[in-house]
Amino acid sequence: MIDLELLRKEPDRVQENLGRRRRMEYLDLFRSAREKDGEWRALLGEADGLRRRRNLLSQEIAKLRGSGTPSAELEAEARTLPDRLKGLEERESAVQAERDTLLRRIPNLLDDSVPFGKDDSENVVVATWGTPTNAPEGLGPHGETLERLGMAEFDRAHRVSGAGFYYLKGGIVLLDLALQRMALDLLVERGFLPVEPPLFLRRGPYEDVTDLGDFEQVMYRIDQEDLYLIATSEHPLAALYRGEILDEDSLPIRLAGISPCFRKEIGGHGVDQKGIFRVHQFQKVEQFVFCRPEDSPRIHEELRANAEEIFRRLKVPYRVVNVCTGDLGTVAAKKYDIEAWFPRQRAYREVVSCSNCTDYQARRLRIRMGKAGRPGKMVPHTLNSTAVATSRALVVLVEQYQRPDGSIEVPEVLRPYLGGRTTLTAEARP
RNA sequence: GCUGAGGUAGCCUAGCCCGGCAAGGCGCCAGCCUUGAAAGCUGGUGGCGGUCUCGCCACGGGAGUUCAAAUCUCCCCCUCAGCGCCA
Repeated sequence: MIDLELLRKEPDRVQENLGRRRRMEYLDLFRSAREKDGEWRALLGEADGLRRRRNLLSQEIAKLRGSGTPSAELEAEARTLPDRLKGLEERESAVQAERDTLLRRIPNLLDDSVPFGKDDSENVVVATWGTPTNAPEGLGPHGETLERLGMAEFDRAHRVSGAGFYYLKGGIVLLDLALQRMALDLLVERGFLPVEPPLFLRRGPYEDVTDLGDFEQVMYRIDQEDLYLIATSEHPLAALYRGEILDEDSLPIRLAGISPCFRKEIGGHGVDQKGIFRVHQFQKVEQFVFCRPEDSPRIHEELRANAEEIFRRLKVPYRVVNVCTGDLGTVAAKKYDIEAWFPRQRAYREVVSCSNCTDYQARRLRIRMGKAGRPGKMVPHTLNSTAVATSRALVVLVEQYQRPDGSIEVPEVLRPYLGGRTTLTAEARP
């Protein structure tokens, strides 16, 4: 949620920034929210006046009664107040609710360095690493490769759970765990605290960490329960300190979430439908940080560097894009995507999303920072970034590390996690 | 799932029976004192609004009774404990 103070005090700045998203809808929201706010303040003043009168009268009555003096006249006036107040209070809270609903739909302010553009085709490449290579002759889709190696069951998974689900078996499972552990170890080395979060959140907290559209588009809900399966550990990590005041001396707080992620993602599918590139469930190690406002740009670069380091250690070529205005969601002020090179697809595809949400997410969660007892609480900034999502990363590895004989080489950096194994060969057992 | 207890400021507690301006402690911040620190003393320490030495709101949430509700009545939510079940 955007800062209401800012809306009041620097409307021109807010309007200019929202304008960069080139969507009239946002400017309309901005204008309506300002209007409603003015209306609300007028109503509040009026209601406060009546409440003040009520308090005065009731004190006076108490005093008179205490001294045995009749107070019928005052009581008569006091009796007229509740009726007058009722209508006013109803309007006041209704207008406030309308204002807040509008406010919640206004996106975060964009960082100055976000490039202008209409969609993902206009994201700006800011870095590349490694040299893209093409897939060896005859390399099939990764799903078929995994099936051939006896490391995945897609048809059976689809029968029991539906499209978008999978069984992984054998070496690829060990590779999956190795990836997660390697990423986690790197983050722990760099000061992150590993966290296994709840995999379900209640609706209330969930509404504070993401935008409403996600509830229809991506989240799974538990039938008959007020519980939603998390779409990423970012969400429970962000909600961890909901409603609390963080001691500013404890910042920055660096968390490394590890969890499965569940997503409906109703929408189009790309190439390689059979497989694990786009699925309803995957494992992810996530970076999440609470920090002082002035530190967030620096930490945003830090998170990006951590994610890049993981792909460098895997020797996977990639590029980093600065996501443009038209492709940026409502919560982030700035976002980098890391796109790994997929040899068979001969394309860079998103494997990491690294966002600075500034104070937008923390304000919705009512998280503040400061010293308990000292006035002048501030809203901390939050940032999140994939470290590694193993579904996507495994696809890259299967494509890039496949040998002519069909086996898969274990990237050097992962071998210690596989007891020194250098190669994954076809599983002999069913 | 059953039974019981509970939800008051960053934390801990009193007030609830019997309605009348939310009390105290801890922590934290500032000042005084001190060579420095601790201790001690003084003040501050929820949210909103405004014509800023003012007002309103706030005791889990909502509704009701009343001139007046933390307090009385009703509904709901959440947490904890014990029991049951359980990797």
